[in-house]
Amino acid sequence: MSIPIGMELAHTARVVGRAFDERLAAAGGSRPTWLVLLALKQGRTRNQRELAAAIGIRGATLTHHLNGMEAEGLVVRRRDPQNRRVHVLEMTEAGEAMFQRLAVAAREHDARLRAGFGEDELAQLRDLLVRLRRNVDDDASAASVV
Amino acid sequence: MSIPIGMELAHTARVVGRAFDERLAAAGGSRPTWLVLLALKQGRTRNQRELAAAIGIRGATLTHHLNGMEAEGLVVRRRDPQNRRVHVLEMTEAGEAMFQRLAVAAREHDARLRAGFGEDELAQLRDLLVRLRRNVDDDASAASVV
DNA sequence: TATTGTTATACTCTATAACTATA
DNA sequence: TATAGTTATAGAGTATAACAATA
Repeated sequence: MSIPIGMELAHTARVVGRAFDERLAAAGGSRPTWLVLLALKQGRTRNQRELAAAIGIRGATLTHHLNGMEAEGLVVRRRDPQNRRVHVLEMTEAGEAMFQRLAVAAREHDARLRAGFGEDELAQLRDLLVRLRRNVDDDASAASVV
Repeated sequence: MSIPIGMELAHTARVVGRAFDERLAAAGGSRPTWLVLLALKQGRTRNQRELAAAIGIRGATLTHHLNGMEAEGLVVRRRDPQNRRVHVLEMTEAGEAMFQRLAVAAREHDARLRAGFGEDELAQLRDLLVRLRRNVDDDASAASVV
């Protein structure tokens, strides 16, 4: 019997994810920082609740990360005058700069990852991964930055 | 531009990994516990240093997990009379029972994951994952339980 | 001196529960 | 009452550095 596909997947994601984390760290960031900035840049979420869902974490966890990011000067939180319960998130100039650095790191990481892969193989890999996801999560179609 | 393959991989591994963790937790275990028991069962590592490397964690991290597993009565540590620096790990009966429960959970998880996949597709997926790994880690051929 | 493993400590990510403020 | 977000707290997994025991 060969290694279960779940272990193969987990092992690959671990190795690849660590390499990515190292790149992000070298650029001064981290995975959560990158995901938050990317989601903000895409502008498809209108409050923290939606943002947390897009990243796949809880609201309180997002608050935790935003505290750090605000302390670093990457984002600012303002109250929405229309609904003062809502925090409108804005990227600062430093946040923009960080986003650009992390985007470079992400592109380089992905280029390294794709080495030797044809477009057809990438498309097939994507398809297989989506199907794995659907097999364990019927809500896999939910909005997500990833 | 489509979603980077690295993010696609990370997202899939996260969703699939959480589903697996839930199964292991329902069976009374966890990912580290499962990986340690599996590695012991395979018997391809002869000391903790090799065991930690096979699982992909540091020695001190393994010690941390073994402390918990020994407290749970799943394993015992004995000194090797041949080389008293080495701890020989043995699975207890409770450890064997836990291994069997987790193995069932792992098999069920994998069956769910493979639904709708042909053998050819699984083989191709494995091949693509191995290639991704090799692209970021030239030492990917190192001994590993995963 | 080198190796095996442990201890002490801390960091990151995540979570739940209780809370504040707004609606 | 319901919603948006925060605070307080905790737990899991991981790591590094310093250490003890042994070779």
